[in-house]
Amino acid sequence: MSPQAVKARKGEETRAQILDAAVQQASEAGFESLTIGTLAGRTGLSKSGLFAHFGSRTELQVAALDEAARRFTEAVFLPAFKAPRGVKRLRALFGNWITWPEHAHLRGGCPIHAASAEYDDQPGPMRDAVVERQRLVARELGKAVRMAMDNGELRADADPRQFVFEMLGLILAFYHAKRVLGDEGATGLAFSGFDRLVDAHRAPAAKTATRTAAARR
Amino acid sequence: MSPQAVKARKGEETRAQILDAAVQQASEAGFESLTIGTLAGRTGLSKSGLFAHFGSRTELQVAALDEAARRFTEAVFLPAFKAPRGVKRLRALFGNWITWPEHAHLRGGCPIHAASAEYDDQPGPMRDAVVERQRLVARELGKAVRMAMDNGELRADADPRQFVFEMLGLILAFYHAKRVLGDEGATGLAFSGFDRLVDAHRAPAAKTATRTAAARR
DNA sequence: ACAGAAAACGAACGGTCGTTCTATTATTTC
DNA sequence: GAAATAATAGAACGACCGTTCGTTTTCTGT
Repeated sequence: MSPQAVKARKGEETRAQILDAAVQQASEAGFESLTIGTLAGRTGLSKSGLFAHFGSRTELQVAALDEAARRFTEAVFLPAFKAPRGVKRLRALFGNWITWPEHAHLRGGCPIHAASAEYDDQPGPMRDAVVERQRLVARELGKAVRMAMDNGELRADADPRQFVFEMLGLILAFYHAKRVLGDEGATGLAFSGFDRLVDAHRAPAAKTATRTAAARR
Repeated sequence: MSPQAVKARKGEETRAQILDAAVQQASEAGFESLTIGTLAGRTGLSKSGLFAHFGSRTELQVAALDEAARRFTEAVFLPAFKAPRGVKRLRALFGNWITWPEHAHLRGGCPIHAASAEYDDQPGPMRDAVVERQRLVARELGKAVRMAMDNGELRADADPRQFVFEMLGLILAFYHAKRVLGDEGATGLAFSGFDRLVDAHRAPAAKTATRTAAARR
């Protein structure tokens, strides 16, 4: 019937709908707020009908986190790989990162950030999944920084971990300023910080080639 | 009887004990984990006995947040006021800030940080209390930055909001690196970032009058 | 079209939740 | 030390929690 013939079984389709609602909910109120009952009501399923898709509530939470991480990669990292290696790509990552929640229509902010705060001290499958994801992200970000060093755009003796640390700090500060303090100027503050961060790690370069610095807007 | 004669009524004493347990618990598992039952068990009280100290669960949560904020001020800001105005005081604030949870024996990390993530998108008394607190802290931090500018230690044309934004970012990055990634070098990374932040905003000592930026390093 | 499989439902379970009420202790006040 | 008051306990409530189980509906492959 359908042209592509790749017809997902019905179950997978509703499972996707459930996870969509779950990610939305987790974004707004955290992964601990994911209960079988409310999620069933939100998707129009019965409690037991929804439950059957996941063996337990915890598995549902982990599945929702996986789905959120998948979307994060799709919205932040994949598009950035189209930018050329180096500072350009780092800037693309930074920009995508601070805008992806609204781009993904997640009113409640970055769900991965929420999960980090929720499970940073509670052992279990959720914490394990969160830590693994964050480690992976930090590693990938480190690679992108190293590329900029190999490029010659950043100093060869720079510390990638320091760069990653501060870049993540700017992102966290952005979320905080925007969502908690309601600061509308957060985007500008974030990019100013990023520019200064790049500048501090930039290779001397004899001020010729790429000398963009603060002039951006 | 007692020399000071300031004898607290019994109720206030147990109320303090309850809040102590509550702050501890909130540090480990968030303010949403504060339930009447578990907290009653933890303090050896009956559910109704504990409940009587607060009119509702929400009031208990708010009281716990207030207590956490009180301890934060006591551990971070008050000691820093003993340092001389300027960069020294800013550094004291920074150092106190990243160590206060363990100094206050809060294994689960900064409870205010936890509350920010929990309620950043959930309207209600808790969110209001969190936002008010964070605004206050940002304002106080801004004052400390301005003092360093008046001092001449930081450039007169520096943007205090930018400094505060990035300093908070470093603190958030520290918590994240330490608690989520388990990075033992987080303290060093944090202080390196702070040094660079101060450096970027430092007044050009002697040298020429006012050099705008970039060429340092 | 029909059989077999997959998906969803509905009712029920034991627990815990916040909250209310009444009764019983402890503590303060005179 | 007695009277007044504050502090705590105990039992019960309705609501929701995650989960199980048997049934019924819907889909899928032939």
